Amino acid sequence: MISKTYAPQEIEEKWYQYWLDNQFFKSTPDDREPYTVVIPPPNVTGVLHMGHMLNNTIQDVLVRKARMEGKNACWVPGTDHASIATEAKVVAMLKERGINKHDLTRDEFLEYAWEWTHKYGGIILQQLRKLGASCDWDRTRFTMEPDLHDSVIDVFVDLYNKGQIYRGVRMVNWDPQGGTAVSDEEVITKELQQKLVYINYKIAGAQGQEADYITIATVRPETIMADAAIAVNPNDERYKHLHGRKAIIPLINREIPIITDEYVTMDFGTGGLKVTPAHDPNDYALGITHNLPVLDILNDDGTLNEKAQILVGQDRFVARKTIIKLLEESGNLVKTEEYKSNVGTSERTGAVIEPKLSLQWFLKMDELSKPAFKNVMNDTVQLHPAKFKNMYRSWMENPHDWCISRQLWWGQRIPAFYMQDGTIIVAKNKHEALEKVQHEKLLFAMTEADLTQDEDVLDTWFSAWLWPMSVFNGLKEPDSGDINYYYPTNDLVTAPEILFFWVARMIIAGYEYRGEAPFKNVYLTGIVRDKLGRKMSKSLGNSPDPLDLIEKYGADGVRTGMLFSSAAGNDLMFDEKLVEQGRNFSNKVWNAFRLVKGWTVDSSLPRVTQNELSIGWFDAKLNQTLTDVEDLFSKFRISEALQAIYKLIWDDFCSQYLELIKPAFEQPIDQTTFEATINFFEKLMSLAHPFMPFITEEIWQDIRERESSASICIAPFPKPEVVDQQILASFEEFFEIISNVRNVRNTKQISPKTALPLTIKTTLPDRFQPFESLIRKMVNVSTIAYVSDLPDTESSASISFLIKSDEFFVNIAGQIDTEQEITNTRKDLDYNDGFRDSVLKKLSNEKFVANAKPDVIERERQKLADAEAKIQSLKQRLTDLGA
RNA sequence: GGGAGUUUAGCUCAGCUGGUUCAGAGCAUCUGCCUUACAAGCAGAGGGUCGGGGGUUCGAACCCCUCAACUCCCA
Repeated sequence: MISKTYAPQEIEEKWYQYWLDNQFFKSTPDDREPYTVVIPPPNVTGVLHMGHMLNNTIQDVLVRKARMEGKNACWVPGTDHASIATEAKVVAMLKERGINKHDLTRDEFLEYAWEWTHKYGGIILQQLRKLGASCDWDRTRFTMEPDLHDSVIDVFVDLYNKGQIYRGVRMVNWDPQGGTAVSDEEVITKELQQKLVYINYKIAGAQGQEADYITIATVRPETIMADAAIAVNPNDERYKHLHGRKAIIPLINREIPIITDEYVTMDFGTGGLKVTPAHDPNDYALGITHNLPVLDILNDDGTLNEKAQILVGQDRFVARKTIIKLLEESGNLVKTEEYKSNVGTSERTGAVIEPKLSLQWFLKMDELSKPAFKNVMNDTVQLHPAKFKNMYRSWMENPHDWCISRQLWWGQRIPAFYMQDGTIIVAKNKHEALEKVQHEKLLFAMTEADLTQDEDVLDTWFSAWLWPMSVFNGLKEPDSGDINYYYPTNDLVTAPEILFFWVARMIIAGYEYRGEAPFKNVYLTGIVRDKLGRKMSKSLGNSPDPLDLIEKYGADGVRTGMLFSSAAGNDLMFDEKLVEQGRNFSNKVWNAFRLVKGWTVDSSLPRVTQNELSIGWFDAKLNQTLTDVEDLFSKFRISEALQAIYKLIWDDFCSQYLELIKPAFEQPIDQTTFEATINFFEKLMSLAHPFMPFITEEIWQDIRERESSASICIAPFPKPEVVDQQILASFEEFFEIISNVRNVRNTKQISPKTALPLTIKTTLPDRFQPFESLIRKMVNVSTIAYVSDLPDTESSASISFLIKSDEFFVNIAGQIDTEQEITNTRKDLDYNDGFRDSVLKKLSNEKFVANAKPDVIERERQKLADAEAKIQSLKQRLTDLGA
C-alpha cells in the first residue's frame, strides 16, 4: 500500500546515498562537452541560510539539466577561509577559553584557527547535501589548502614583478575592533543621531575690537588636537578679515593657519571647517592641496595616543564626551545641536569605521581591469538579468586601486620580506627571497634571519578572485587536463551584492592568467527577504532554519517553493506559504503516481479511440511545453520554466489528461493507453528532475523495471518534437465546453450526480462528435443532440453559452429563471455590440489599415465576424426567451 | 548632491521587439463538493481605469516628458 501523502524524509536520504554510491556527480575529463559550475564558496564560518538555499538550488537545477542532456557536468564545491570573519570567531573562541590572542604567537594562533576550521568548516557543505546538491564532492576545495594557497602567493609575486602591486600610504577604512583595514564594500553606512558641536577657536594676535574667535562646527570634537588648519570659503564675507591669520586650538593651544578653499560649504554649520588630514578622507585631500602636516592622534584600537597631548589612552567615543565637558569648562564650547549623519560601520564587527592613514599593499586596477570591462559590455560575458550591466559599467569605468592587505593572521601571509634597511624583497618564500638578495644585490653574507616577512595577510577576495582557475589547479599547472577541459566554466550563480568585488575581479584574473573570462553567464539571484521586506539575518531572527524547512516540507518542496517566486535579479519575499505550495506539488505528483500505479492492465482490451485522442492531445501539449521550457532556460528564466512545468503536470496532466483516460473504478486499462501514460509520466519526471530530484527519482525507479545502478540523474532530458497545433486548438474548444457546462451546474447548484442533456446548435456537428464520450466522462451529460435550429420552448428551458459561433444549450427545465436569463443575455448583447463597434471603428480607420501588419488586420476581421455571429445568436436567444 | 532600479488584483510577482478573445499566474477570498489518486484535494466565481498627469501613435502596461512614493549604489 502506497502512502496517501508523500513522505520525503524516508526517501531523500536513501536516494542521495544511492547517487553518491554510484558516483553520478563525479566528473573527469572525457570527450563529451563539459558543463562546469564553480560554487560561490561559502565562508567556513557559515551555516546554511536561505540565500544559500536559493543560490544552490538554481545551480543544481542548471547542473542536473546539463548532466541529463549528456554533457559532462561538473559542479565544484568548496569553502572560503574568510579571514576577518573566521579570525573573529577564533578570537571569540579563545576568549571563552580565557586566552588572549595577543598572548599567542602567530603560529600558535594559526593552530587554533585550523582547529576551528576543521571542526566547523565543513558543516555548510554537509548541509548542501540535504538540499540535493549534485556537487562532485571529491573535488571539494578550500582557499587555504596548500595548492590554492600557493596559487595566491604566486599571483602576488607575479603581479608585483609586473609592477601592478605597490605599497603606499592611503586613507583606508580602519576597523578598530577587528584591528584591520576593510574595503569600501565591507563598510555599511548607517544613519546615526550625533551631536554637532560648535567650538570657538581663538584668533592668534587678535586686536581690540575685532572678534576674538572663529566658531567651527564638528561631529568629531575629539580630533581637534589633530587639526592642521581651519578652512573657510574664500567668498565668505564673514571671514574675509581672517584670511592669512592663525587660530589657536583650544585646550592644547597650538597655532594653526586659517586657509581658504572653495570646497567649504558656506551654509553648513558656521562656514568654518576644521581640517584634520589624518582622520578624514576629505580633509586629507585638502591637506595635500594646502601642504598641511598630518598628525595622527589615534592608536589602531581607537584610543588616543600621546600626540593628542590630552586624554591619552581614552577611547575615541569616551574622549568625545570628555572633551565636550573640557571645552565647556574652558569656555570654548558655544553649543551642541542634535544632528543626523551617515557613519560607516564594519560589516564584520559593526564597529564605527575610522578613516586612517596607513601603509598598505595595493593592486593597480586601471590596466588590469580593461578586458574585464570590455567583455562584459560586449556580452562575451553575459549578466542575467542584463540590467546589472549598468551597475557594472559605473564601477568599472573608473575602478579604484584595490587595497589587498589586511592586518590579520588568518589568511595568505603577504610574501614580502624586509631587509634591515627596509628594502622590500617579494618572493615566494624566505628562501627564495634570500636567493634573490644574494644574486641581485650580491649580498652573500645575508642569512634568512636578516629578513623579516610582512606581518599582514591578503584580502580574502584576493584568493576568491582566482577560484574558477585555482579549483582546477589552473595557476600551478596551466596546461593540465583539468583546467584545459573545464575552463572557462559555463555559468556562475551569485548575488548582485558581490558583483564588483568578486565577479568583476574573477573576470579580471581570468583575462590576466588565461586570456579568457572564467564563465560565459552570470546569473544574479535576488536577496531573500522576509514578508516585511527585511533582509533575513541572524540578529533579526527572521530567518527560518533551512534544515527545519527541509525536514518539514521535503527538499523538493523547499526547492520548488523558493523558485516559484524568484525571477532573476529580483529579491525574493520569502513566505512559508511558498514552501507549502512546493510541498503540495510534491504531493500532487505523488498521488498521480499512486493512481497510475494502482491500475491493472488488461492486454485483451481493444484500443480505445477516445483515449487515442487524449494521448494525441497531451503529446502535443507536452511538446509545446518542452519547447517553451527550452526557450525559458536559454534566457535563464528559471522560475518561469518551473511554472510551466508545474502547470503542465498539475493542470494538463493531472486535471485533464488523467481524468480523460482514467478507467472506471476497479476497471482495468488497455495496454496502449497504459503504455502511453507511463511514457508521459516518465518524461514528466525527467523534465521535473532538475527541480525536484528526490521524488522524481523515487517515481522513476518504480514506474518501470530498472537495471541496478540506473538513475534518472543520467536519464535523457526530454527533447521537444513537432507540436500538433490542430489538436491543441480542438481540445481548447473542448475544454471550454467542459468548463461552461460545469459552470452552469455550479451556478444553478445542481448536483454532479444529475445528468444533464446538452444540445449543440451548429452547422458542423462533425467537429464535436469525436468528443462526445469525452464530454460525457468529464461533465455527466445524459444526451448530446445537434440542431440547426432550436424550438423556443426548449431554448427557454435552457441555459446557453456561445463558443465562437456555435451555441450550446444545457436543459435544466424547471430551474430556469427567465427574467434572470433575459437580463444576462441583454448584458452580453450590449457588451458584444460595443465590442463590435470598437472593432469596426478600428477597421474603418484608414491609417490603421494602412499601417498595421496584415496578420493584425486579419485578426481584427476575425474578431468582427465572431462578434457579429454572437450578436445574431444573442438576439435569437432573446426572442426565444420571449423578451 | 550624482546615478540606477522599482511602482500591474488583498499579497508576491510575470507580461521578452507597442497590436490575438478587450491585462496573466500563484497565494489569499467567496460558492459548492470528504465524487474510491490527492481536503497538502476537486469543480467554479469574484477581484485591476497597469503610481498621478501630459505627450508620441491608427493603437500604449510597454516609447518620451513630468510629478510622486519606495529601494539600492556612489559622494
